[in-house]
Amino acid sequence: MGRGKIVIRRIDNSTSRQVTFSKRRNGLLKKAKELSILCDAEVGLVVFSSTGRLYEFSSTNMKTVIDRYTNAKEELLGGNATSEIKREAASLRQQLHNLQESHKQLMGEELSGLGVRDLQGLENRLEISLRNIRMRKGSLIHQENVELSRSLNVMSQQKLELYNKLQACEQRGATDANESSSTPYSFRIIQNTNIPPSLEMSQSQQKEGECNKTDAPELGLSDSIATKK
Amino acid sequence: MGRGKIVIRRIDNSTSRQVTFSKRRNGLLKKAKELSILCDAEVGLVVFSSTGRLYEFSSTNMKTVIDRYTNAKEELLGGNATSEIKREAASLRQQLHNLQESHKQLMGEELSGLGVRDLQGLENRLEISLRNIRMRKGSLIHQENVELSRSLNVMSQQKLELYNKLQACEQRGATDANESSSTPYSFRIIQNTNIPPSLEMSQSQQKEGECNKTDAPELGLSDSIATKK
DNA sequence: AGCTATTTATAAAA
DNA sequence: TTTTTATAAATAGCT
Repeated sequence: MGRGKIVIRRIDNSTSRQVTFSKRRNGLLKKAKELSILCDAEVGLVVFSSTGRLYEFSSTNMKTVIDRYTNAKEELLGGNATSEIKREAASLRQQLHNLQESHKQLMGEELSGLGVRDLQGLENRLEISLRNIRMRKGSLIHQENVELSRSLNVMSQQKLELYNKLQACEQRGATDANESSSTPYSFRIIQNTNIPPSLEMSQSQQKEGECNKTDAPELGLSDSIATKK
Repeated sequence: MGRGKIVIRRIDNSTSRQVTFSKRRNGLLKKAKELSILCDAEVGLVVFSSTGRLYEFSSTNMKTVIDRYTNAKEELLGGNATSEIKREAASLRQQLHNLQESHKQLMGEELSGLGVRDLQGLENRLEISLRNIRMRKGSLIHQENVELSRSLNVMSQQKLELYNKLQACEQRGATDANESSSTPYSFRIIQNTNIPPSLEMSQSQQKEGECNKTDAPELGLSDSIATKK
């Protein structure tokens, strides 16, 4: 229907393809609309141009049309993407439910419905679990103790050095200073602490400081003792 | 394009509406196809007749077209039914994952990453759980014992009656029967069984039978002893 | 379903 | 793009 007859094949000339697309697209949309009105039909039309632009017509609502289409189809073709994910969701719900049930039993709730054998099994599993947890806790606490002991050890060293320097300092300026030597701090506490023998003394190399220049020990827990200075 | 001009409104005459639908539907499908070929466009067309019949054309694959359409749309319109259920699935997956983690911890696995306090909490919860389970198990076992004792008690009564009847029977027909009285069955066993004092003796009323008519006791466990008769 | 007079759609050109 | 215009296609009203 034009100045000349054409064959239906891809139009090579990009410009005339574009023009034809514009004209025929409008025609198609118009005819889709006319069909839906004249014949009381539900029509959905989607067109993507070669450049990716979207044009659409739907007599009612595109979502409605698509839903009706997929419903009509999945009776014939079975699962599409939506029903696939619905199945997955159902499966997940089921798994979650089962796990929740099991979880409640492990927590000692909802025990009705279990026989003596089930309960015994549950008890055994919990006992094993408790053993593991206590073992883990024990090793954690031990490790913590090791760290603490190490810290104390380092501190003890630092204090000893400070004490020695202080004495040296006092002897040098002999006459005026004679009160600070009277308090040996909490030196005894550190001596009494039982330090595990397996400690490697990874001592941070400490630079020699002057007697009046006192670096704060860099360990976190040392605050409560060190800041008394 | 016909013998006369028409206005675009629903055709009242059902027959001509049907005819027009048939003609225009074919025209629309043809034009959709032509557009897709001529202009290298992706086209999806869905038509439901007023009677519910489905006609469709898609240049590639309807699912592809619909997916492309929904993708292009959900950037503008946000959630549709599919993305809704996808969100739900994601949430379910998350819940399931969390519960699995918690479950593993309750089972005493995967304890790394937990501090001493966490472990202590876990231990406490498991101890409570174990207490509940043991309580439940204990009451179940006790209940079972009560049932068993009751059964034994009933049986003991039945045997006593049978024994008495047997003796009466033997005394009546005194001369010829003198062997069956020599074996008092396992009477002693029942006498030794310690029966809980809290038992209500809900005795099933037993009709008097003849000495040669021996009803099988109706309790399940009595088979092994009673059938020895 | 066909037929065909007419209306529409649109190819080519501007 | 849109308009123009000649012409191909589609189709309304009949059979």
